Amino acid sequence: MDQERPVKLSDISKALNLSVSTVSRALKDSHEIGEETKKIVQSYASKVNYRPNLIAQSLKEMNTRYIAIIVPEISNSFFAEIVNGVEYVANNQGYHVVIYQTHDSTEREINIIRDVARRKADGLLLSPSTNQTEVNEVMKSIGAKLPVVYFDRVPSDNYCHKVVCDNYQAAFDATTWLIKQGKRRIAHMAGPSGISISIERLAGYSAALLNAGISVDPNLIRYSNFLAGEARDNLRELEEKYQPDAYFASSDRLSFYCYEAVQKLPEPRASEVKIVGFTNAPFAHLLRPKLSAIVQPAFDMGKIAAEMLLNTITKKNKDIEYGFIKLPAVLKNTE
Amino acid sequence: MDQERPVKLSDISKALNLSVSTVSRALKDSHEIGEETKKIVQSYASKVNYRPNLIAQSLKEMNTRYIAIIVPEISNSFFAEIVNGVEYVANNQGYHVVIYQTHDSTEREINIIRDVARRKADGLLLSPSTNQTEVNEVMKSIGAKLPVVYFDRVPSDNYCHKVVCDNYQAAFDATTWLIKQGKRRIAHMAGPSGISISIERLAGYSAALLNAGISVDPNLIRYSNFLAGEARDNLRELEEKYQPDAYFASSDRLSFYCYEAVQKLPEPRASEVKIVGFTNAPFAHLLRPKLSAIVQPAFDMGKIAAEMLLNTITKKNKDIEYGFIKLPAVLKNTE
DNA sequence: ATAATTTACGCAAACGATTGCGTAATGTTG
DNA sequence: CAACATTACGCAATCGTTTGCGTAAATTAT
Repeated sequence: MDQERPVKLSDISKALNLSVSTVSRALKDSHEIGEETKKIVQSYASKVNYRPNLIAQSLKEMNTRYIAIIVPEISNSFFAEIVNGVEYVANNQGYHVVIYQTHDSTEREINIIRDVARRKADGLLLSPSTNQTEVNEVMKSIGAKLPVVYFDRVPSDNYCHKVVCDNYQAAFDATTWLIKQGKRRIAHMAGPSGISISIERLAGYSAALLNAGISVDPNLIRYSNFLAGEARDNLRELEEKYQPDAYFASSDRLSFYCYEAVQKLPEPRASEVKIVGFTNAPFAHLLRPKLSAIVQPAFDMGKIAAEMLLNTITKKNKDIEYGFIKLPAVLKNTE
Repeated sequence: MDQERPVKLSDISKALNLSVSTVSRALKDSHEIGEETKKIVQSYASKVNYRPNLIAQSLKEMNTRYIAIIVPEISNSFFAEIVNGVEYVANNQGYHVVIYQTHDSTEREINIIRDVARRKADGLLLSPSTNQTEVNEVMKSIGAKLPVVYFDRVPSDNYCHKVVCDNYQAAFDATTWLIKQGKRRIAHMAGPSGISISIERLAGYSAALLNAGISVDPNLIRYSNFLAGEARDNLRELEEKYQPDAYFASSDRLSFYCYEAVQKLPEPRASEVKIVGFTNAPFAHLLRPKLSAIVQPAFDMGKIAAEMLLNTITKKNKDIEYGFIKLPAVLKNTE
């Protein structure tokens, strides 16, 4: 029914016998236009529901007033909270936020980054699924000056903006807590090797063990990608061969896979094996027996990352001062 | 360092002493351009990392090749799965998907819908937080032909596309199951009154009670918005005054609030009170005692909604045939 | 009264890509 | 060899806005 095409400036200008430029200026309340004319134009525009075409505006202005955030998985509460923090800051500064997810697929990630660049987002917040050299290549190849702030998983070099939590310290604290619970054979379910968070968390775990005089057993360290199969295989093998008395899980998903596996064990092991894992899931505290949680300040991470990004967007001419923010995580559900 | 502005067609045309139109056609392998010239242009373009400006392309072509999906909350697994289904279909057809969340705020929702329209998304998938008449007004006022498919929460009229699950039947089954467990004082934690899912689920709940010869007690029916406070107040009052022996929760959040409240009760009530709730959370089955779950076919809902949307986008000239798809939900974790 | 300034508007270029049309240089046909 | 078709490219308009500049009329200053 309403096949009416959107009304544009020239429609208004024709209807009112004015030039397009006058209409444009009148709508933005320019002082160059007479009060009388402004009233007429503005009231007519609102009568016919005029909405400026942002595509045309963006082309002219060379900016789009939105930023993109790319996360591995939106359903992951950690990333969802980060997005919330980003939205909080960006919306306050008049920017929209569009969300993309990669499902930890390199192909999708590259595809999305390219798209974001070609659609001229004003900036990008990125937690790369992909290994860092590949991301670097992509970022070079997009052939555009796209401001980027990395968060959570970040490149190792210092010529970029990044926001992380103190993964080393969090892993150290978590492992130390398990040791204090009397655990000795602590398995580490790690994420993909090679990305920053895996490396730092492994380091914290190892340091805590050594600090307590426990040697690091490579058999108890398992890397898993983000597919359920690999993690479950690792868990089964650990249980069959090594029977750890505790698990330290490096991500949301791994925490729950661990929990699931332990829950299925015969008693008394099921209630003796302790698990501590990185998770921001809001209902983790409902689990019995407890899942101890390393909770990251995700909302704040999002806020800070967005602030850094918007800063570099607005003062684009100024010389770039790369920021590197590290926030503390806290250990919860330790009864 | 890399302050290089993006290379455009005219840069290539100057460098190669060709016209812009020739370069444009060469890059899309037009038969009007000589093989020799095409090779030169294409290799030069890839050498200098030419990427077409999608803003300019969109302005010319009058489409953007992306669709938007607006959900209340991305961290809600139900919506996250829907998004996944949408992405699956859309990406296969060459469309990008951008995700927005409203946090159940009418203001944000309207703001986002307006933005989506002005940025000329090719289509919109919408699960409105807002009451339906308000959404209608907004949709009228955007002054554009924006194809829309509603899902989950849908308008009641028949002149729109919608995809839902069979809320009535699911609520009926869930309530009936609780009755078969011997429960009689079944409280219903409902979402905001007035939206489609609340109405249908309440109807299914009531029908099941009546069907079993149990009268519907209005005191046991509580509407909550999406803020934790309201739900918790309702739960406290229910527990103080009426001590229900079961809860039927109408959404993901409400399910977990119920669970949390029941878990805190003194034994034996804590393990006697049964809860069944709508949730697609992948870890719901880990809870002990069990949280019985009404699981919606979210991924399929997303796929179908995306297919409907892309259909109406591509065959936009054809006369519109409004679709209304209803999928079954299943009851799980009933041991 | 004349010059200088201000007011209020219109013209046209620009953002970067696409495409209908025109045309010179070739190639084909009778 | 003349008439015609084809090939291979360039010109310029277009998508919807914005904005620098130009200018007539109205106002102010000298």
